[in-house]
Amino acid sequence: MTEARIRIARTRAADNLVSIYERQIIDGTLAVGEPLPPEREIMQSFGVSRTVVREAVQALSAKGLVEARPRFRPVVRTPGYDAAIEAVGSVVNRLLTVPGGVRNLFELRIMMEAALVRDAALHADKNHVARMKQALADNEAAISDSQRFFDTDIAFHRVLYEVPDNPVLPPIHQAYTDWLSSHWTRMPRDPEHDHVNYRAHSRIFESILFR
Amino acid sequence: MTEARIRIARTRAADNLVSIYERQIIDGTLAVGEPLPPEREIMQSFGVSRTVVREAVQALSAKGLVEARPRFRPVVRTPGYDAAIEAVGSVVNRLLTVPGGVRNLFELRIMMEAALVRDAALHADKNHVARMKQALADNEAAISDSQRFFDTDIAFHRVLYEVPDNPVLPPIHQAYTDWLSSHWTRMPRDPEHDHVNYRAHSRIFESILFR
DNA sequence: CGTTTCAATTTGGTATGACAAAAACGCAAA
DNA sequence: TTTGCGTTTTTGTCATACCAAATTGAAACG
Repeated sequence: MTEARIRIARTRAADNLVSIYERQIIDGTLAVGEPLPPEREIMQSFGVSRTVVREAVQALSAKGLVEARPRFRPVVRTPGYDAAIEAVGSVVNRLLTVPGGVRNLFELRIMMEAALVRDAALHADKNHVARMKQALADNEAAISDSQRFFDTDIAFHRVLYEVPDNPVLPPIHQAYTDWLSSHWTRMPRDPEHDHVNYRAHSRIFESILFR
Repeated sequence: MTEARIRIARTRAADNLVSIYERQIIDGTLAVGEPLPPEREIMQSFGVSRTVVREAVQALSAKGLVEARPRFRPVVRTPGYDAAIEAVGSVVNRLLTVPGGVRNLFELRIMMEAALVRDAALHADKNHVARMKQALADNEAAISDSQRFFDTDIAFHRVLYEVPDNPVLPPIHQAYTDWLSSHWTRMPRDPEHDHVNYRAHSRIFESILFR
């Protein structure tokens, strides 16, 4: 970010292929779910070596535009915000291992969800309120069932992220749960704790309903 | 994401190299800023072909562990939150081109900054207030100087992201400005507009100061 | 003695060809 | 139609070679 503008990236052959296939995927020439052409076919149609083709495919994979399982043909994938989240997965997971890493991300989440609650209090419509009510009921019914409580807990929060009708938010919620869930396991997991959480959810719902 | 090891990814040779160098970078065997060994050296010390070495280096680069400029040796890099932001850059930039993409991200930013203002109102200390005051003064002085107003505008907002003392936030601010700046140019750029923005900043500062 | 210049050497980027193993495919049998 | 098997593709990896750019080190210069 800081230096960055100095990079006079001289022609990297693979980048051409990457940008070409980027365009083809975006404008739909390559349908989602379809595999890319075989490597040898690509190298003939573009007049490059297989080395370059493989490099380009790997780059597309890293960008989340195609999904490349080990021995299979790369498959074109929907470029959504979830793909972006996945692209940072490895970096974030590493950062979560450093001291305070989990806390930092958790605090960010708390701050954001507080903002979401305020937004919901102002803009939530009947439909959202109904779904939140349902999610809350499910959550209450799941108290003392550890796994179900966990799931309904997530579901309740998800509704919060859907209220502003901004397609960026649900993937963020997904990312939070993915990244933090493996670190939640060391939290107390008893019915008492479930009760506390449920009451917190309940208060959130009420404050949205009456404000 | 730890995307389900259900797929028994049959040994991909490059993955070994990647994990080995990952460890070496994390535990400091490879110091930050130092270049990786030459490709031919790596292939000899691990007994693999150069193809595999290059693939591994590209993977490390995609993970943000090394920075690989075209004709230069890959340089070991500190894996920070900014690396994560950079990893998603291309995907996000593509998403910003779809209808409403810029608006979605902009709304997210507004929501988050509103939350930051509330947080600052509660927790900002003398130091933060002083820096914010300074940034505000700079901003005022830059009115009608298009470029400088733009810069001081960003600087003012940056202080907001630094108040909670959460290392995740500044990179997010950086990401917002990187991603959205190219789309701001079509906004009105006259002194009148600067005045409006400055007054908004001023009100933000006051609400933090007196609440 | 420090600086600049320039040629030789390294090193990364790409091309080519080859081969084993796994996947995709087609065809025959149940 | 489904199942099973053999053939053909296709990917993963290796080895080698060549070019151009970067690095290095020595020579020339002030």
